[in-house]
Amino acid sequence: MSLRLYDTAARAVRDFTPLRAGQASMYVCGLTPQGPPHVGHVRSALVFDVLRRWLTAGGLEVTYVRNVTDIEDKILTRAAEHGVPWWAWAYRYELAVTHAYDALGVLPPTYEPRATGHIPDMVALIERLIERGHAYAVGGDVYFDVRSFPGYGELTRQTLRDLQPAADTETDERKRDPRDFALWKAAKPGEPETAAWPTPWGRGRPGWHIECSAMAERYLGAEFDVHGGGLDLRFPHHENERAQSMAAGDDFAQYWLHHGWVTLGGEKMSKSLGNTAQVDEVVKRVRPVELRYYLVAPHYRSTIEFTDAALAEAGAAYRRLETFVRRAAERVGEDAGKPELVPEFRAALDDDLGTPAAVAAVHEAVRQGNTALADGQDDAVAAALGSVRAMLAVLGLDPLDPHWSTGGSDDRLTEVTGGLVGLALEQRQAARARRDYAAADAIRDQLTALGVQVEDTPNGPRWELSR
RNA sequence: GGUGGAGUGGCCGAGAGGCGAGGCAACGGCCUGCAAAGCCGUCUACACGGGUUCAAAUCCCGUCUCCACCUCCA
Repeated sequence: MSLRLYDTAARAVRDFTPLRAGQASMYVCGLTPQGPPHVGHVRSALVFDVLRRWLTAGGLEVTYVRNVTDIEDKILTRAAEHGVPWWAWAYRYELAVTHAYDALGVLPPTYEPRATGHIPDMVALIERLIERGHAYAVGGDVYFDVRSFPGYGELTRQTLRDLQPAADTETDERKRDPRDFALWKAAKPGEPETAAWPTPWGRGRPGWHIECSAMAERYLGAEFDVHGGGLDLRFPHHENERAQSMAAGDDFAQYWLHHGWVTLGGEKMSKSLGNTAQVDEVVKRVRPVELRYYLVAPHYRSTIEFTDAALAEAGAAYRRLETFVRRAAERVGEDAGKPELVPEFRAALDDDLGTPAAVAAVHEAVRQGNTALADGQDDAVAAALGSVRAMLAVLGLDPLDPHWSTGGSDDRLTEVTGGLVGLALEQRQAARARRDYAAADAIRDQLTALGVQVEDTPNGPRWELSR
């Protein structure tokens, strides 16, 4: 496989060569669960889900770690506002996020560690940084000394001189340099007892970036292949993570991947702007698989403007693929054909995960399949079906994947319904046979009104529930 | 102030010196009793002004507009 990925640190597309042959390791910054997830949040998970699937399809054994930062200022603030324990607040939304991911077919990572479960790892890492002269404790806080690490700013091409000072604490006068950031924050009066842990510097809680450095090292080691997240995480989060880990002696990430925004009204979707589209709301209007297509089809580094029209178009485009798969499967069987990825599809994904061209390749295969279907060439239908399903599976969009089945329906009820529709269609065929088209159309109209879509194919009528 | 990204046909959305991505919509045709689905075709675009080149959406210079990060952020 000749995968190439755009590396933020190099500002260029680079050949992807894993550190360990046959394996790949990924660390992705997951969410800080402080509210219900919106469409932008799930794009992140989706982007890396596709990368993970593609690495796996390429024969690599992927270890994929995506964290949950379940202790953080905003969680404490919002939980307090609502009179709920912070840990209950974080967990509530962690569950909501997991539910949203699952609805969109995001495969679970290899492991999903929580920050609160890794306090000793963070403390150990901070001690290492102090020993090496890259961090200092002041009155219960511990800061990273940015001037002690020459590589600071390399990831995002920032020069210390031009940076505005970090404002992660109000105690700037304690810092050696205003750009120094907190590794550990001393417990303050009024903060919940449950939000503080004992350390050599006193009770307190972690700064924002240390958890990722600690958890990445614990599960992936001192060096790993890919580190991913949203564009906004480049600075300060990833810059700081990198500084901490490298100053502590780790090689850390080999490739830094950052994905673009979902915008609404031209601006980044965000809670503070109030321009969010919550996943649970959107999924009431379109099927989750259609939302997935919408988010996966554009290139991961592009901005996507979220509009109802664009979402509807994505749904229509997906239904074209889906219709072929269903019709072909009815004709030649679900598992007919070989799961072959067409070369254009491979080349597209190898080129920095070029899903747009990959999706175009799927559409082309569907076009050929539809022609075969119309011509009654079952071998060609089977070949197209196998290929299309395999490609869609890489994108997590195979319509026949059990994940997307509506579920919860009564099998017996389904059976009876199928029989009844079949009965109606027999009546219609009989009417058509005697050229009584008024009667035939009346039956079709009644079925349509009930939500049953009827279409005549060279192999007789077929039906499905309208969407 | 520093750093980075974007402006593409009716719409979404790729591409990044020369062979018209793909989809949606519309229109025409084929198929159909009529539809539906499908197939074929039509609609030749790259913010603006200069420049380089045989050739520029793609490279260079300038201008405008928008977005993002430097504060929590996917």
